Order: sequence, then C-alpha cells, then structure tokens
Amino acid sequence: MVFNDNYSSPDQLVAAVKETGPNLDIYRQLFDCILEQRLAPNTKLNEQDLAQVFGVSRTLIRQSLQRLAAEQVVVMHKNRGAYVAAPDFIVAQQILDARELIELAVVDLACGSLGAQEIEALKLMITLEQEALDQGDTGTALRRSGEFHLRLAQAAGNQPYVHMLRGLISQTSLIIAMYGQGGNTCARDEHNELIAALVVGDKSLSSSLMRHHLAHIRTGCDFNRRVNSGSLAMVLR
Amino acid sequence: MVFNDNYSSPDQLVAAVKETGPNLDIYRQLFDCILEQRLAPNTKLNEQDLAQVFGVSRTLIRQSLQRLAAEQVVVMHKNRGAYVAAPDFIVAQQILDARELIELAVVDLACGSLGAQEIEALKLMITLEQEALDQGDTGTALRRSGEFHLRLAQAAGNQPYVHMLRGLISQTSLIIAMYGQGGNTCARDEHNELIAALVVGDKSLSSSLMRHHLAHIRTGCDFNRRVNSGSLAMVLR
DNA sequence: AAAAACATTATTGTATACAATAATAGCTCA
DNA sequence: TGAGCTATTATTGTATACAATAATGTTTTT
Repeated sequence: MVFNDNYSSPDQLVAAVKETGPNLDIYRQLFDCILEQRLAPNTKLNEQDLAQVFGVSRTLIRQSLQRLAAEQVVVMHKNRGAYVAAPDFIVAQQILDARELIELAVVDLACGSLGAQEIEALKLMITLEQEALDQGDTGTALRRSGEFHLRLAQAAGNQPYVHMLRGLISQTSLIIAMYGQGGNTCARDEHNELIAALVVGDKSLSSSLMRHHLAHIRTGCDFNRRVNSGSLAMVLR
Repeated sequence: MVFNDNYSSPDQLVAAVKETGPNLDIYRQLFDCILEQRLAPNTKLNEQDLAQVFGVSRTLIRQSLQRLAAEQVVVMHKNRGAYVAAPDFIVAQQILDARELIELAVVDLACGSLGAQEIEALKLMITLEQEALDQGDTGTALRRSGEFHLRLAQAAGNQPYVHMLRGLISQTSLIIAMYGQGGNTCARDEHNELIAALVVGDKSLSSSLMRHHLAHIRTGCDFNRRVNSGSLAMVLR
C-alpha cells in the first residue's frame, strides 16, 4: 500500500484547481485537473481544501470524489481520504486491454448501422477535439477525444457498453496524462478514417482501424517514465 | 466493501460471506432487498423512510443509493429521487450480451492459470451458494452465485474486468429477480464443470461452458412477465 | 538519545439543520 | 364541474455541526 506523501501544500492544491471556471460542476473540474496533471497521480485530495477552493461544502466534494472513485480515477482509503489514481504499467495494460475489448464490440455493433444524424454529431466531435488541440488545450482535447468514443458507443446502442466505456476512457485519459509524450496528433485522421469505414460498413477495416488507433495510445506512452507526485501539480499557467 | 475485500484465508471468506443480520452495511441490505424483490422494480426509494428503517441518517442512505445507481441497479432522477431499476427486454439483452463479452474474456485469461488456493476459494463459493439454495434463501443464493463469477474474474487478474463485471452481475441479478422462474438449480453443476475445464486448461470447453451457462440465464427468464412495482412497506418486514 | 506513552491536532465519517425544488391540496372563477 | 392558480406540504439538495479515527507532536522513561 503505497501512500506517496509528497503531499502538496494546500496552496498548491488551491492554485492547481483555480484555473478552471466556476461554471462547470465539481466533478468535471476535478476530472479536468487530473487529466491536465494539475493534480498529479498520488496527490492526496483533501476534502476541506477542495471545498474551500470550489466554494462549496464537503458534501459536494465527497460526492464527486465517490464518483471519481467509481470510475477508478481516484482511489479512496477508509478513514484516510482520496488520492489521485496512479495505474502502474501492469494495470495500464489491463485497462487498455479492457478498452479494446469493449471498443471492438462497439465497432461490431455500429458498423453499417450509423444514422446520418449520428455521423454528423461524430464529425462535430472530431472538429471540436482538433480545435482544442490547436489551442494547446490538451486536457480539453483529451476529454473530447473520449467523448467521441463515448458517442460512438451510444450510437452502437448497447447501454452497458456505454457505461463501461465511460470508466475505461476516464482511466485511459489518466494513463495518457501520466505516460503520454504528446505525439498523438494523428488522432483526428484516425477518427475520420474510422467513421468512414463504419459508414461504408466495412467490418474488418473498422476493427482494424480501431485496433490500430488503440495501439497508438500504447506506443505513444513511455511506461518507464517515473511520474513523480505532487511536484507536477504546480505546473500551471 | 462487499465485493472488494481480498480475503487471505478461506475462513475469513466464509465469515465475510456468511455474515448476516444488522451489522451488514446499508448498501448490501438494500441490494439484497432488491434481489429478493422485497423492493420491486420501479419502487420509489424514499430517503427518509429508508433512513428510519435502517436506523441511520439520510447521508448513508444517499451514499448507498449513489453506489447502486453507479451499478445501474437503481435509477436516480434529479430532484425526484431514486427508483429500483426495471430493465426492459431490450436492455436486459444488452446487459447479458455485455456480460457474455466480459465473462468470455475472463475465461480466456483464467484458463489454465488458476492457483490451488484460488480453486479452493471458488469451490467454497459454490458450496455456499448451494447451501443458501437448500435453505430457500434465493436472494442470498443469487448474490453468492454472482460472487463466484466475480472471484473468477479476480483470479483472472484483469482489474477492469472485475470492476465491470461487478456492475453487470448486479444487473443480471436484478434481471433474474424480475423475470426468472426458479428453474436455475443447475447452477452448481455448471459452476463445477466450468472450474474443472479451467483447471485442465481446455480453452474451448471452458468458453463453451460459460456460454451455455449464461444462455441458461436467458432461457430461465420469461420476459413477457409484467412485474408490478411495490412499495417501501415491504422492507419493514 | 531512543522509544514508548500520552496529549494535541487534523481529517474523515455521520447526523442534523437549512434551502431549493417538486408534488399536492385547496381555492377561485369561469 | 373543472381548469387554472395559489398555498401548503413533502422530498430532495446542500451546508453545517458533531463524532470517530488517524496523524502529529510532546513528554516521560529507560
């Protein structure tokens, strides 16, 4: 049980979180903070500090933390609080394996059965993602990329797939945030190609593209990179 | 808490699983109530009433409801409260499809790689399940059957599979509670055969057995059966 | 000086109090 | 009568207060 107690001071926590606007709900703000590593892996998430930062009571903080814990983006220890998750190499592989399993099942369902409206929505997601990337907002880009995959699952029509994928995407985002090295700008083209193959109804091509797309996540990561907790939390503009 | 614990010895496991009565936590009690249909599908779960019934504050009730909602066993509507989920035919099929996907992946991992200790634990689960069935405690039997599958996933070693399966098993249990007709007493033999095939390392047999096992869930259900929603009063015994 | 026991503080866990929203009942008026 | 409006009640949503547990620091003892 590794408690990394390079616990950032409350001031760091405050600074890390204040970036985001007050209009988003707590869960989303916390999530984005984690994706952008303003809250680094293993960082302790003190409830009172967070409550003050967000200007709400601990009640809402706890709710958000519990939801994040359900998605395994944070880990909660009884009577010891919540910490930003830090999946190691092994677990990261398991997460990516699981995601591939689900995504391939989604592709199987969605192939050839996408409606015109859904296709439009998916293309819009791609545009939005690229937009964020162009502005250097990697956190938002990461989230929107996830939203693209999630929307695809919704179009496929299997409810549990959507639900499971939501959690897996969250964790994948965390993995990319931890180990990624920024060389993932090919994402838009890959998404576009995938959509094209799905629309045409080419099942084997679609599967292949999805497999490669997910493989690129793996190759875009350096799992040897030791992610130090706390120190990166100060990186903010 | 219920499924999450790693038991180091069979004795601890027995104690943990067998425990009954007022010491169980709220989540589990609520869950059991739902499985036994003392809380029927679509029943509104009034927080204050539940708090009084269980002798705790709404805080703990809300926590449990949120967890159940995360597992999609209850549905929450903003400002309108929580209701016992009632998956219709379509969604039920989707749930069972999703479960099959995960369980087959689990079998693939577990086949030939089970340790002696894990095998023992699994066999114990089977015994406990049968014990509950013999006593006519179908709710407990249902839950323990789920715990068997979950433990198998744990033995397989992929963390996300365990997590996803937990939710799917909960929902499957709900489906069986809603549509099942009690003809599922073959479960023990099926579980035993599965374990045998996994130990031997026969992959295709293991997969086949798992597929059939899950198929039996489907055939054991009558999806035309209209389930009438009950009230909270039934929890009061 | 080191270790153990105690006291103090900080943090999480739970209950209660208050606010906001939805549901309901009782009017008013056509 | 009944449709629509208002007042009342019930229920959920949020904040605060209190309790239990863990972390920390200090003293005592050897």
